[in-house]
Order: sequence, then C-alpha cells, then structure tokens
Amino acid sequence: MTATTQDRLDFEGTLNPEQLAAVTHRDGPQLVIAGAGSGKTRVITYRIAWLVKKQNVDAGAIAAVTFTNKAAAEMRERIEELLGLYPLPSFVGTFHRFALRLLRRYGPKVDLPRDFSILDSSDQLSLIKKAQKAAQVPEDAFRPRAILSAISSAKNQLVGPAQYGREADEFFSRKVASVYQHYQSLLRESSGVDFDDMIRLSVQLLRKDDGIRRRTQERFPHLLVDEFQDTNHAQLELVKLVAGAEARLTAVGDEDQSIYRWRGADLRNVLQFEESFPEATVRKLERNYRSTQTILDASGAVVSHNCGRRGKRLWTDVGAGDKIVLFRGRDEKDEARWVVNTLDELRRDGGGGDGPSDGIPWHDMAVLVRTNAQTRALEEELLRRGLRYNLVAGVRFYERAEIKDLVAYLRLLRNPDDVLSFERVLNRPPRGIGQKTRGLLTKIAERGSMTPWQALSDDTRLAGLDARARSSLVKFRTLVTELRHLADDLPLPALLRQLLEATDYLDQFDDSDEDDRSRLENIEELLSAAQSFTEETAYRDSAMEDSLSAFLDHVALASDTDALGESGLSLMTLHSAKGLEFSAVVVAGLEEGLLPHFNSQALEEDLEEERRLLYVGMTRAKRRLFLTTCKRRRQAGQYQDQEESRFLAEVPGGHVVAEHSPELFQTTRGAGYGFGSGRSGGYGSYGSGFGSHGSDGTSSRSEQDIYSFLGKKPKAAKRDDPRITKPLREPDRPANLRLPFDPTTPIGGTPKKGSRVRHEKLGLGKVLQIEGQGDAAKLIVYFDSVGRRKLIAKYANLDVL
DNA sequence: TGGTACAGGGTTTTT
DNA sequence: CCCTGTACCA
Repeated sequence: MTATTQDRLDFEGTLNPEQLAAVTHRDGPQLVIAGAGSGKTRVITYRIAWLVKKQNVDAGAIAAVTFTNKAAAEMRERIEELLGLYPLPSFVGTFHRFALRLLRRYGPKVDLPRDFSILDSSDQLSLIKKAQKAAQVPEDAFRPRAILSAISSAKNQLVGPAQYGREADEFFSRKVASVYQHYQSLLRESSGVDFDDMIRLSVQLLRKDDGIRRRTQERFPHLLVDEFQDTNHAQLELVKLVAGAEARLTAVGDEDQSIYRWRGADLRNVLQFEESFPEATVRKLERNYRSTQTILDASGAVVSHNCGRRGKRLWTDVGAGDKIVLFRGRDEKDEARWVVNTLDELRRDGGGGDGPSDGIPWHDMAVLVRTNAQTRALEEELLRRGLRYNLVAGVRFYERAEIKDLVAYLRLLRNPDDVLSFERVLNRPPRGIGQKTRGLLTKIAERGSMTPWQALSDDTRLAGLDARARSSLVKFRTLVTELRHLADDLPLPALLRQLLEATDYLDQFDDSDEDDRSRLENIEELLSAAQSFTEETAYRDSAMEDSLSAFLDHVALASDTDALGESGLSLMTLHSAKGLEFSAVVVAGLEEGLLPHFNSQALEEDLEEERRLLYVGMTRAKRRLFLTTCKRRRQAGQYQDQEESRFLAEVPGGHVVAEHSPELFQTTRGAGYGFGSGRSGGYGSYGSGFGSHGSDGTSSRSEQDIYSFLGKKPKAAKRDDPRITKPLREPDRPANLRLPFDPTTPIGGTPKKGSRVRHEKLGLGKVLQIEGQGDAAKLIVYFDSVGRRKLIAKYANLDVL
C-alpha cells in the first residue's frame, strides 16, 4: 500500500528544475525565494516527502513552521496526500503553537506559572490600561494602543522591560518603560502570557538552558519555515536556536510579499539571510503557474520600483492574456457600479470576446481594497442588485462578547487566579456585583497581595463588605467552586452546558431579538466546536489528559481566516488576500491616501510596503485584472477629492486599457490622461453598463440620502464564521433586502406611529414608535424582512405609504 | 447597578 | 457615517 504511494511520487517528473533543486537540497541552510504563484507550498511539502522517502529521515524529526493555522492545515493536508500512510512530521503548525509547546512543558524555567492563560489583543489592552493606572501614565495623553504597540515591538526585538528602561532616553519611551514594567508584573500576577511573550520567552528559555536547547535541536534536526518574509526578529532568533549549528533549515519566502512590517516583520531576515546563516544556499523560483504574462509583467514593473529587494522576474508559458483594465470613476458609488457590472459581464461570458463563452463564476472573482471601509459602497451595490458576496472581515468569532464570556469562564475553571477572566465573568450575567463591590474586592486583594479569587476564598477578608454585596460574592464563589468540581469529571461539551445552566447565561437573551438570536447561534457554534474538538483530540490522542486546557489553547491560537464561501464574489482587504488566487481580480481605490495609505507616505520603507501590497493584490489574478480609481470619495462621512495613486504611473501603459465613467466625463475635464497607449475610447465598451446607470444614479438624489446607512452592516456581512468548521449556513440572501427602488416616488409626508413605510433597502415596515421631532426624530420600525430597526428619520429616507 | 446620551477618532491584522 | 468609550441619570 505504501509502495503504491511511493511509486506515484515522481519528484523529477512533477517538479521543475528549480523546485527540484530546492526539494533535494542537501545539508545546510537554504533560502528559497518563491515568487507569487511559483509553487512554494509544493516545494515545502515535496521536500518533506523527499526527506522521508528518499533520505529515510524519520518523519518525527521534521518540524514545519508557518504563520497561520490555515497555512498549517493546508500543509498538513498536502503532506498527508504525499506521504500516504507514513507518519506525519511531528510538528506542522504556527510559530506560536511551537512556542506554546515549549512553554507548556518548560514554562517554570522562565518563571511562568503552570496554567498560564493566553491573552488576546483586547485582554492585552485592558491590562495595558491597568498598568497605565498603576504607573500613573494618563490614558488621554498616552494612548493605550500606542503604548501597547511600543511594548509589542520591544518584545519583538527581544527587549525586556529592564533593558527597555535602561535605554529609554526620551519622554515617551520613559513612560512606556514604566508601563512595560507594570504590565509585566500584571501579566505575572494574572497568570497571563501575551502572543509576543510566547516567542520572546521561548527564545529566553532556549538561550539560557543548554539542555533544553540541545534536546529541542535533536528533536527537530530538519526545520522548514514558510512565509519567512513575515518573521520578526524574535522569530528569527527562535529559528536560529532551533536550527542550531547544523542548521538543516529550509526557509521559503518572498520579499515582494512582505506586508506585515507594521507588525514587526523584518525584511532583513530575507535580504540578509546569509548573515544569519553564513553557509546558506539561496535559490529562486521564478516560474509562475498562476497568472498571465501581462499580469506578471505589470505587477513586476510596479514592484521593481522598490529598493529593498533581491529582485526577480517571473515568467509563465500561458501567454500574454488580456490587457489590464483601468477604470477611472467619479466616486466610490460609480466605482462600485462599474466593478459589479464588469464582473457580472465576466461571469456571463468570460469577458474579452476571446473564443466561446467561458464565464467566470462569482466565487472565482474578488475585489480587493486597502481599507475595510471601502467595502461599504461595494456591498451596497451588491445588495442593491441582489448578488451574493463574501465579506472576509468582521468580528472574529472568538472575539465576540458572548464567546469571550464563556471562554473566560472556562479559563477561570482551569485557573481561578486568572485575574482577567475573573473580572470579566464576575458580573456576567449581571448578578449584583457592580463597580463598587468590585472595587472593594480588588482593594482587599491588593492589601493582601493576592488575586481576587484568593481574597474571595477567605471569609474573614469579606467581613468589611455589606451584607448584600457579600452574599452576591459568596454566591459567585459557590458557583465557580461547584463548576470546578464538575470540570474534573465532565467532558468539555457537557461542562459547557452545565455552565450555561448554572450561570443562567442564556437568560439574558431574547429569542425574538435578532441580535440576541445571532448570539445564541454563536453559543451553539461554540458548543459544537467543543464537541468536535473533543471528539477529534480523543481520536488523535487518546492520552489527552486535560481536554479543557487543550481546548483553551486551541481557542487562544485559533482564528483560521477565510473558509471562503462556496459561492459569491469575495470582498476583502489586500492583506487578507495574501495566499489566495482568483481568475478575476479588481484592486479598487488606487488613490493617494488609500494606496499608498496616508500614514504610510512619509517613510520610504512604508511606501515600499504599500507598493508590495499592490503587488500582492495584482498577483492574485489568474486571468483578468482590473484597477480602479475615483476622482472623489466619501471618507469618514465627507467627500474628498482624490488624486490618482502614484503607483498607477508605474504600471506600464502598454499592458493597460483605460476606461472612464461617463459621469466623470460630464463633470471633469477630459479624463484618461497618463495612459496614452491602448485606451479603448472611454465608456461603453462594457455593454449594458452605463446607459442604465446614469439614470438610476446619483444625480437624481442628494448625497445625503444616498448614504443613509442603517442599523448595522447588512446581514450578509456577518456571514458564517470561518473559524468554526461546522457546516455553515448560507449567508442571508441579500435578495430579501432588495426591493424595487423607484427614485421618482416622492417621499410622502411625515411618518406617524402605525404608518406603513417603505425603506430603500429594508423594504416594507410599520412604525412602532417615534422619539423626538422632525428630522432628528428616531423611529422604531418593524420591517417585514429584517425585524425591528431604529432609524433616524432624517437619514432613513422612508416612503410613507 | 445598568441603560442610554454624547464626544472623539477612524490602516492594514495573525497569533 | 459608524464604532468605541466615557459621562450621567433612572
């Protein structure tokens, strides 16, 4: 059986010469510069297969490290395909999971408590605020986010609080130093570890303990690292320590796709690889299997304006393909209409008249934007046309309040001295322990230098509290104590159900309220996540001694993005597009201030990163690429005139066909300057397009009412959460929301209580209540399609029927 | 204690 | 415009 798999594995026949060289590389470190679409995952997985099958390396001696869970999962799957029934490498996972493994095992060596909790970014922020209070660094002068990011970059540079304090030589950094000190003690006291510390402390551990370092190196003599351009200093050090002197390391990356500088990623790790690993071999994969030559040349031309790169030239043998289309629109609505129109056209006939109709399905197309706010106009247009879409964004599952609450309960059951979880859960659901009682408890705890839980456990310490507060607190104590006993015997899903029961957690929600229903659904998904986690780990690892701990670690590190929907156009930021590909791609909003973004225009390094962002966007396209830009755009509520992005001038004119909106033609001097060659003569080439648009359009309505955005984002935006792998409901059909909108219908008078009304997007409804008067009035309307909504009369633009 | 009112600020985002 | 976070009142 394994023989068949083995026979199928034909390295020479499947890989191109460069890939083969990387896969069969002998000892010593190598850096593989893998251009977009050049098969880097294939190189990593085949190398592992090669090591195992041709070099007889024990699979258990291989560790493959990635950045995201998603990449890790994909890699695992593909290795499994290649290796068949061979045992899998003993580690395929993220940097943080790797670090976590070390720390769970050897934590005490670096002064960590046994059951430490992993803080997410909102936990971090609240701890920072506490630290600021303790350090007397006022929040209004020193924004917690700024402080946090300073501390985070210090940690990424492996600078601890003491060293930071020594080196802080100006005002701000002295404040940071002081908060950093306090923050670290608070972390310690609350048994917490943040993401940055997971790496930093692992490095510390391996540096200072020769035995553990040697054991770790012996354990993983073969190390592969993906997305090396995203590593920060601390991660590089970790790699060095694990690789050791032998350094049988394969690092794969692409400096042109480094887009996480703001998060500490250090391009020098790629550019100066040989300094970290002197014996290194550097290879390049330049053959591209994804895009047309036009797309490769154009994107390559753009990114060649960067200095910080090794340089490469991608090629393909699929031919030139269609030209890139540049659209200049009047504003973001105009842009959205054109984009949706053009893509719809493409869906129908594949576009560009080349041969028989081969439409591109919606799910194989994407619109990429720089900022999340840009998706709004696009969403609106898609909703208006009743088209389905996937918005890759939104609140992450494990960051939703109800999920965080329940997870905090679980964390508390594992470790009641986890102060953050304790405080989160203390009065949730409300049980009469408010600010005052909480403050007193904190004070008692501080006085005895203990955690709130320890203070709560000691009756004599509660003596000073008034009877009501004390009884609430004692009730809470009993609740937690009982749940902790249950936690010892019950399997996780049952424990969660008991927890919901015992806390009356679900009572806060009203089944008839839309938001509450979605919260209840989220809780159900958490339950099923716990269920499948338990089943899976039990199956994989029957010796799983502590499923609660394992689940909590899983939850803390989980956040697989993008289980992209089966159907529907994808809308996402350029950042979240990395690693994906689509037959047709639109990069929208090529304007100064957006791409490059305002805050990244000053420093050359930042600017280069913006350019790479565009490069990443362009190279997502397999066949068709569109770029759009507008004359003006509504930002933060106001229209602003926009300049075309400087990057557009870097796209070689010969690869581009320019179009512009007739609206632009009407309102500005002749558009289309700049791209002399290959202009297709302006509007109209995209068929059914513009004639109809002009008439429904912006001119007949004022700008104000166009932007009457209601309630929350459309339901479709909330779509299925990708992190949980249960079968997902289809996103709510925008068709529900679509209603014939007739701009000629006059607005018929003032809505009164009980009036039947019609809203452009929400459809028919009945006014339940009115608060306030005139334009400022707030209406509570019950809509047939979406239920209760609160609207501002002025913006709601309701038709009274 | 907890809801509702206003001010302020608004890249990107994984772990 | 929309979200968050804090201030104030029931």
